[in-house]
Amino acid sequence: MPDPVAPVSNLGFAILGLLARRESTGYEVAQRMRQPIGYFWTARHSQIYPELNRLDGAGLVEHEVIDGAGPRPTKRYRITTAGQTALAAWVVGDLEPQPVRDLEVLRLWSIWTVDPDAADDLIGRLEATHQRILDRYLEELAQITDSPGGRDPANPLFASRITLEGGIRSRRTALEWCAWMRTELAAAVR
Amino acid sequence: MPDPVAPVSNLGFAILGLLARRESTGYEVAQRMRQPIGYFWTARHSQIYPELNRLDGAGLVEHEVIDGAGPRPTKRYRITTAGQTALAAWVVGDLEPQPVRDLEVLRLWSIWTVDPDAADDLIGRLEATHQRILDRYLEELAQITDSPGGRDPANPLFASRITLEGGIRSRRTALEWCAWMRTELAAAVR
DNA sequence: CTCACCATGTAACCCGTTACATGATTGC
DNA sequence: GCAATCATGTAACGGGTTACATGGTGAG
Repeated sequence: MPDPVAPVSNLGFAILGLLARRESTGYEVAQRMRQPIGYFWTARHSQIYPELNRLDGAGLVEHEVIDGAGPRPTKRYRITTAGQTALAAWVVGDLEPQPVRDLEVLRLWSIWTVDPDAADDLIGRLEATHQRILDRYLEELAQITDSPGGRDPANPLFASRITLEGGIRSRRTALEWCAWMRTELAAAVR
Repeated sequence: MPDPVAPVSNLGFAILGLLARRESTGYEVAQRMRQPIGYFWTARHSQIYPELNRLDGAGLVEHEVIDGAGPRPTKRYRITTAGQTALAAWVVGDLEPQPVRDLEVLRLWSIWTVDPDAADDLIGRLEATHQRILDRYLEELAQITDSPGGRDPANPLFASRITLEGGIRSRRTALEWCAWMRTELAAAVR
């Protein structure tokens, strides 16, 4: 029987969430995780393959060997009932507040050491990257809102929709904040 | 002479930013970094002491041994001119977009696997933690806005003020998003 | 007497990125 | 022929957390 005290990492729950939506080969899991799933999580294949093996050993996923192109056997993974239970328990489990770590803000915290022109330029570049990401989110949301499942809380599209909405709101807020910072800089230069 | 190609880590720039504001012992740096500096970066002493030694070796900080209570010599660190130059160059340097990684959103992405009551409860707990952090930010901002340096872009308080403002805006947005998610859940249950 | 604080350091471990490794098939 | 895609894995390394280690001073 599988190890009952096997601790599952956050990456493990990310993968379980992915397989709960639809079964996949390890390769497909890696493809789906290259672009942020839930718009807030990424991983590479070098992390995913070992984690899939751990989840398999813990009985949270199971696999079936299928025909494939690789030199090693191709495996199709599926979440087990135990995996679904563990995932649901984690979702509603205790939240300890995670330490925030944001490189952009760390830079801004030392922005007083550069002259206002360079500061304004930096904030302009920040704005541009936020805008690009916002545009991408808006496109993705447009595709989801068309389908009816997005209104049903038991449908994965519902969760995709609300996390995407969170991303959109936070990027919009970041853009407003950038504009505000520029006026603060300009007000002082005068 | 110091190694000219020594790469400085993000932690290194966080420490330089701290020492650019005021000189400190390693212990004091660790104290100041326990609560997020710039409201978006933390570190422990076990990371800080080795990094201070690296910065010292690279000539970006210098130290003076002073009287102190520890079993080893107590050192007071100060940023050097080279350190100030390196810090300012990093602030305005290229930004590669950092991959987002948010545990809260990763959970929400799998919220469709639990029943709406548990989902509502989870979001309620999210709201509470955001609210607590927002309250703390607002208190800190109240202390800064009183002092006049906050209006001068060359004053460290200016940078503290704008990063704090960013934190406040993002927490307020998160709270609005939580409230919105609850209405979306309620709309579907009906 | 014990606890908290000052003060600096090291070691083990986890998580993530980059790079190395293998090998078949399909399109240019 | 060469690159891209499918397909799975390992190894080296960097950053971060937790825990171990040392020892003096002052407060309760």
